[in-house]
Parts: sequence; structure tokens; C-alpha cells
Amino acid sequence: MTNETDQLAQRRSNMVEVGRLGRELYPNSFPCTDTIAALVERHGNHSGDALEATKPNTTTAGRILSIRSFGKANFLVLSDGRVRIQVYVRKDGLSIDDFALFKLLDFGDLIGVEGRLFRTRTDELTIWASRIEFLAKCLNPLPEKWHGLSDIEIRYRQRYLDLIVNPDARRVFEVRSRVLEGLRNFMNARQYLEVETPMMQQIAGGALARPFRTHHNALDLDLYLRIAPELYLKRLVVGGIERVYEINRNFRNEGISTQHNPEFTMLEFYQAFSDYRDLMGLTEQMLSEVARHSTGSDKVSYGEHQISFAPPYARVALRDAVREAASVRLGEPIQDGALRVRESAVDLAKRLDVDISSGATVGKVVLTLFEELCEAALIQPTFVHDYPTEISPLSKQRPDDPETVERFELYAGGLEIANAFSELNDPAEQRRRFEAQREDRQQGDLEAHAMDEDYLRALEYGLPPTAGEGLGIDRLVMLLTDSHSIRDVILFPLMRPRRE
RNA sequence: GGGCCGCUAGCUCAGUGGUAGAGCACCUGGCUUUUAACCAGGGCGUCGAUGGUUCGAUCCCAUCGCGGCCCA
Repeated sequence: MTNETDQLAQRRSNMVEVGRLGRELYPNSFPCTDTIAALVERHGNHSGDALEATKPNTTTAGRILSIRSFGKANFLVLSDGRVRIQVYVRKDGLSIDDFALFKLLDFGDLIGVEGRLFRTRTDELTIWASRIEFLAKCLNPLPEKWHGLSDIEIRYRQRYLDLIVNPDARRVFEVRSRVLEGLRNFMNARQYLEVETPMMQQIAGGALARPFRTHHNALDLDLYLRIAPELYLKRLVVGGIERVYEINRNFRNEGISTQHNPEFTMLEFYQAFSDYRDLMGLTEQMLSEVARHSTGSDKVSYGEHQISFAPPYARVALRDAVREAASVRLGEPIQDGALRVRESAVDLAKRLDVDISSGATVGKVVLTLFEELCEAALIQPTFVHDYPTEISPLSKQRPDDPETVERFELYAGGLEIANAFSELNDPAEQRRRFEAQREDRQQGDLEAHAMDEDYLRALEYGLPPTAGEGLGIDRLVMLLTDSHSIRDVILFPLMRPRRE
């Protein structure tokens, strides 16, 4: 290895030398008595004197994150991926063979260590190694220890590197796991049944979005990846599962942004004999409980803001929110009627300098105005309720106002977090809504809802009055971890492939 | 899809129309309780890709690729 300069070749050569020592290069296992996390948890409070009295012995394993060498005395930092501990390797403390092995180790290698715990002069909890085993080679040099890995593209494409060298990277995914656990606890405690419904569907329904297509060879059947589980979950409510939920992926074939990944995770749940008002209260309880379960508090920092998930949340009707924002902007009162007629709504948009696509219905115009004028300003959790019927083909109308449905969306941190409504259960009205959507599709709306005869047949057997909600897990985790891109809360976000 | 920004050593980043630098990492030597250990010495690059302008391009121009932010 005299003339080796390339780090990879150097590491490969060190591995060959380890083999020459008679060591297994990729041993099948290494029995540990403790994880590093367990050691730190158990002995983190023990003084040097206490450790000298008991001389606790341990066998553990991890990845070498740094080596400080003094010739015959050396310090390693070993990580189990979560917690780090220092290892003291002294030439006269282990066999000649083990010390020879130690000299061949590189930053990043995986090793097993046996030894006793003590505290150094600087009071750091340390394993005094009496045995070292080689467990696996890190052939590629790791990003540096001090700055870590900050190239955001490599962090997404090679998430394992992010996790190895950036201690904070794992935190987000630990919170994410706690969020899922908290949601399941919450639903299970209320007698909801967790189910799994098809990800591959012949009709991609339950939401207004473009689907991904795939094909089953044996059946020679074109299929879509689901855009929502909604229509299947409601079939289950017809079947008598009066409280049902699913946590799973949805796939929508649309652009990628800081708020959109083509595959994302939703909690969707349905509750019979309830309406959308019941779900507002339930959602307040759920989010405050889940925030506490995952972060320890129902108040979180999000950028410059403090967001409180403690109930109750603000409530505002969609048209009122738009009217209020528009009248502030224009300095004049706006009548509710202006948002119920396409002509006046488009005129209002024009005066506010908001672009409206040419075929947009009045409901679409109102929604676009809301997104432009209101959405980003909704920092504290806010229920925006009562949506136009024509953009809500699966929601039930208000008895006093058929142009409006019993539906709400929850906003927080400027993000849409949840969408819920009283479920339309009249098969005749549902058929009319599907037909209206078919007309939208013929007008060129690729996101319009497809006709689903099988779902209509299920409704004909009787869907009880039911309320349902979808909650975007990724965005909720963004809020709870102060992440400002959805890619930061998805381990392997979709990336354009690199041409090599 | 549009605008702006970025792409230089394994990593984090400087930099210049005259063939490229720092810190960390790496290599050699020293050091038996260090904490971004230290001291001395050393090597390391298709400057994202392809064209063009130029005596000469990593730098200027064009196109493309990948990424980021904003907008749609």
C-alpha cells in the first residue's frame, strides 16, 4: 500500500490486510449484550467512582464515526445509529492480534467491541476495549465529521449517508414513527378497525387527481394506482364496519413541490351516524394528542411561527374567508352572492389579479381565490368549511343550501392538512354528481371524478349517514418537525434519475 | 412549463481569461485519558456535460443534465 493515494483503494487494501490477519471480512453475526443506547441509558448517570466499583462489562457494536489516535492510546467514537459512545483502545489492553486489527480500521467501519465501562479524566463515559471484532468494511470514504453532509441532493438520493453523519436526520423519522403510533392509538382506542384496501384499482376514485397507470399481465388488465381509498372504505361502512380507518400510500400523477410528492401517506377514516361537525371535534382531539405523543407538546415551532394544536381551532366558511380577504385587498365590502355566480366571481378574480383557467366553474374560481388569498396566511389550525357542491362530488349538501356541501379542510402552517365531509349516501344524487363530473371531463378537466357503477351499487344497499376524513401524514409530520419540504419527511423522495 | 440561483478534491467551501486553493478527510512519522486532539512532512481534481469565442476557457457565450427556491 506504499503508493496508494486513492482513499477507496486504501480502504480496500486495509480490508485485504484484515483478511490476512485471519479475520472473517463479513461475519454472519456478533452477539451483543447491550446496544450503545442501552449502555448510555443505564450508565449515563454513573460517576467514574461508581463505575470503578462495579467495573461493568459489555459487548456492543456500531459504526466508527471518528478515530483519535495517540499511537498506543486511541479513542474511537462508535454509533449505533442513534446514540454514540467513546471506546478507548490501548495497546496493552488487548491482544496483539486485536491491536493489529485496530490499526487497519477506517472511519466508517463496523466493529464489535468487548470491554468495561469507565470515565476518562474529562469525565466521558467510555468502553475500555479488551476485544475487537471486525464486522463490515466501509469501502467509500464518508462525508466529514464536522460539517456533516449538507448537499441536499445527496441527502435525498443516499439517505443512508444522511442518517450516518447527520444526527438530526433520524429525529424527523423518529417523530414520524411516533405520529403513526399516536394516530393508531387514537383510532384503536375509539374502536375503529384498521383495514387495507386495494392500491391497484380499475377506477381511480375518491379524489380529484390524475392517476398513475399500470397493467396486470395474467388478467391483461389495465389498472390505476389509487389516488384515495375512499370509495372502498365507504363500501366497508355499507358492510357494517361502522368505524374504519386506513393508513397507507396514495399516488397522484402531478407535479412535485415542497408540498407534493407523487406518493404520500394518508390516514383516512369513516364514522357512521356522524356528520362533519363531529369530525371537527374529533380532529382537534386527535391532533393535540398526536402532537403531544410525538413531540411532547401540543405547541410546536414552525419557522418563525408557534403553532398550537390545543383545541379549539378557528372555524371559517370558505366563501366568508374569501370575501373577507378580498374586501381587505380591494377596500370595499364583497357580497356573498358575488361568489355564487360564475360571472361575478370571475370578475372579482380579475380585479384581484388572480388568474383563472378558462373552463373553471364558479366553485373552482372560489377555490382558486381561496388558495391565492387565504391559504398561506392560515398558520394556526383553522377549519375552512362549507365548500361549493360542484367541486365536492362525494359530499353531502347542506339541507338549507344545496349549492354548498358539508365539508371542511383543515389548514395549519399554511398547509392543507385534512379534508373531511358528510358523505353523500343517496345513490341517485351520487349518480347525478358523477354525471356532472363526466361533463367536466369532457370539457377537458383531467382531474374530474370517474363514473363508478360498482360504488353506486354499494350505495344502493344503504350507506348510513357517515362522516369521513383524510389526513395528510407527511404534511402533519412537516409541521411537527419544523420541516419545510415534504422531501425532508419522506425517506426516499422521488428524484429524477441521474444520467451517468 | 417559466424565472432566479447552484454544480470546483471524499466532504464543506474559496477562487481566476494564462492549465486551481483552504479546512476537514487521506498517507508517512511522533505522541499511553483525547474531545473538531496536537506537531512535522506528503499526495489528492475530467472545475456537471457538450459545443462556440479566444493564441489560450474552470472562468465569457450557447445548448443540455441534475438540484434548490419562487411562480404557474
